[in-house]
Amino acid sequence: MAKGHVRLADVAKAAGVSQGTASNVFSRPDVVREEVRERVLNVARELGYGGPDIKGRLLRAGRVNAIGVAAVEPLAYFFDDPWARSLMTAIGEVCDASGTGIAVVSAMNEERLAWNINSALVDGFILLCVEGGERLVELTRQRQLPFIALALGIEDETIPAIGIDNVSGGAVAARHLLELGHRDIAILSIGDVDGLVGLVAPERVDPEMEATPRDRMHGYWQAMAEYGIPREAVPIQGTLHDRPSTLTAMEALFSSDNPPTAILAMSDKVALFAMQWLAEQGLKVPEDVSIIGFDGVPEAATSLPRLTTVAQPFAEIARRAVTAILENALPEDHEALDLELVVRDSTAMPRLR
Amino acid sequence: MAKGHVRLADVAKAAGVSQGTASNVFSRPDVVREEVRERVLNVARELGYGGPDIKGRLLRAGRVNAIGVAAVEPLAYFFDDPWARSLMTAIGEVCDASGTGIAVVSAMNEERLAWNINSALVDGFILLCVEGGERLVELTRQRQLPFIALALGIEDETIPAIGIDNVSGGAVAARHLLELGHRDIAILSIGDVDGLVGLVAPERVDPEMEATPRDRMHGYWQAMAEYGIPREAVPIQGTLHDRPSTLTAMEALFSSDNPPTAILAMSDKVALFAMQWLAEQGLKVPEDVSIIGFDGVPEAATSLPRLTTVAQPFAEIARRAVTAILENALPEDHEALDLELVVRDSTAMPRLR
DNA sequence: TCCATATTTTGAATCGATTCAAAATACGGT
DNA sequence: ACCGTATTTTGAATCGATTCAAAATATGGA
Repeated sequence: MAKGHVRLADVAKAAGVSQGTASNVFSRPDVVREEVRERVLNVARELGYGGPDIKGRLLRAGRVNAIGVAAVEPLAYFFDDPWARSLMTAIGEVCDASGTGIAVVSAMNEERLAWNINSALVDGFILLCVEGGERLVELTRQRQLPFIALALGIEDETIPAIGIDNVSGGAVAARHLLELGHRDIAILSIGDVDGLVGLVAPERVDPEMEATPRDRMHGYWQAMAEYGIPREAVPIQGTLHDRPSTLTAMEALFSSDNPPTAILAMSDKVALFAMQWLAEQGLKVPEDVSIIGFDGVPEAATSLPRLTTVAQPFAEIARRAVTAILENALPEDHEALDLELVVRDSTAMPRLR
Repeated sequence: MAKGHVRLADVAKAAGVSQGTASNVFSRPDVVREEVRERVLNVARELGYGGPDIKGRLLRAGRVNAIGVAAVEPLAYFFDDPWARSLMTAIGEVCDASGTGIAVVSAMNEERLAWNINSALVDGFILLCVEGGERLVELTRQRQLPFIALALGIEDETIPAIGIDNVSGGAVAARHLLELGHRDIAILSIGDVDGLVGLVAPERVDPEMEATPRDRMHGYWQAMAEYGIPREAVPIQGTLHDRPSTLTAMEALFSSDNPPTAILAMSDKVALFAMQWLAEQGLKVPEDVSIIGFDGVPEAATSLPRLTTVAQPFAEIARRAVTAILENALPEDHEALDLELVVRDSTAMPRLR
């Protein structure tokens, strides 16, 4: 069998029509006379022509009908990380509806990432800026395609972004615990800076923490202040947003003289790890310890007990991001979307001592 | 600001060099004299040229450096379903290593799917044939690109595919339970055929079931036979591979006079749902009921208790699939890869009655 | 200085389609 | 039979780069 090297031009010649007509047979069949259409189609079949090559069409159209989702993470991140998956699922739903494709682009190292971003065949990018966001934005800018940043960790109004109101989200979470009567509350923070592991002093938060955890922290503190609790009274344990550092943090928290009755976790992922640790220690949630997460990933709804959390409006974020890209209508300002408290089974009144 | 409509040709003209030289400046900088290179680069910067447009390059090169992963499912499936995610993670790892991109292509309805497959900018496809596999293969064939089918439900040697040895995998699972001493074993089957929900008679398995569950079933039976247990003695409850039908199946199983002491689940997903149901009923795993899954998804390693399962060699499957596509070296035969029994905490000896 | 060789640069062809103004053909009415 | 309008078809230009043989230029040795 010969190589599949039949071009539209070949078909046109063999069928004795012009290339223009042959093109119409495939892309605008209604415009060509039935008899001719049939003939061309037959010739195409005989020649083994598989329809117009997408690459040629694309070059002409200049549009790919796909959006790229990029992160400074390995590709597996998109299918592994609960937050990323929640977002991808939501993005998938919007794209399904509009017939848009999704390309995931990623890389651990800079060089690869630059190349991947430059060679991705997409009409625009959604950037997951959890880590190395600044660099990611810079790289994407060069590509000169519409892009929109999610979870942007820096404050730069020139970057089109969709954000969430982490401050009031944090406040809502903390207020929930406080209303239940908790006063001994500990915080599990998240970040990728080595220095912020272990016990973190409050004065280090502003200078050292990235925007997302910092804002959540301020939300927590704000609610605490409403109840007259000074920030120094609330221990902060820094995690690297992974299992080992979370377990270490939990150990530190519960080996103290005055272990907390409730935990504010800055992500569901960390909260879920913490719950596993508690279960292993024989501590019951929520009877012994209450815990509230952040993000609202689906795992939080099926854990045992089901995790109370502050949910991001993933669907709305995805909808805005995708339409912004597809219609090239990037938001001018950084509007922050609201989060929603989802009360489930991991929080309750503290046990009487 | 003018639209970013600067072409390589514009830069070339403005810099006073030929288009060929301008092209070399970007794609083979070593071949052009430094002085000239600088000049061209400067002009490019002034004009706001963002480097060679990938679409033009692609048209010439004929290669996209990306593979498509397709399924007859909504896009969200890739980020939701445990099995799909395990595979995607593994595929991601292989692609990361080779600098290949991934495009996920999917659609619920035929028409959309056909269009999506035809317009995906990829060098080849990996097909997740869990559902509607036959149609998916047919559609992909027309695209005339290399493709390889995974989890193919039909026996057709002309379709390049990578399979796993479901029969011996099933036998390994069943043998594990039998060796522990279980004799009252029930099967939770999977499928997307409405008719195979609820209690399924053994004689309906061969004519009605798809290849994957059918093979697993035969594996189960084979091991049963070794222990002198006739297939009629093993109740089969059909599920639709989702939560509701699994819960229904469990209810049916445990409302009988002689509830099973162990369960063979045809997927980890179903096994995990079943475990949730058992927990809700106050039945302890593995003390009251043992359960073994199938697939080896990561969730199975972090559930409580951790799920014993028969694991697919995801990494090996991904490696073979990706290299087959990239090197256009599609396998000639349907070699079936071996599965591995992973004993964890969800299986134990049956309680003495 | 001249020639042979090495290094750069050029220009046109190519990749595979789509598009659109203009030309050709068909159709209907008188 | 003829004309005006409607429908089809044509052919060349275009999308934005890469490629490569040939031409131009530089370098070095005698």
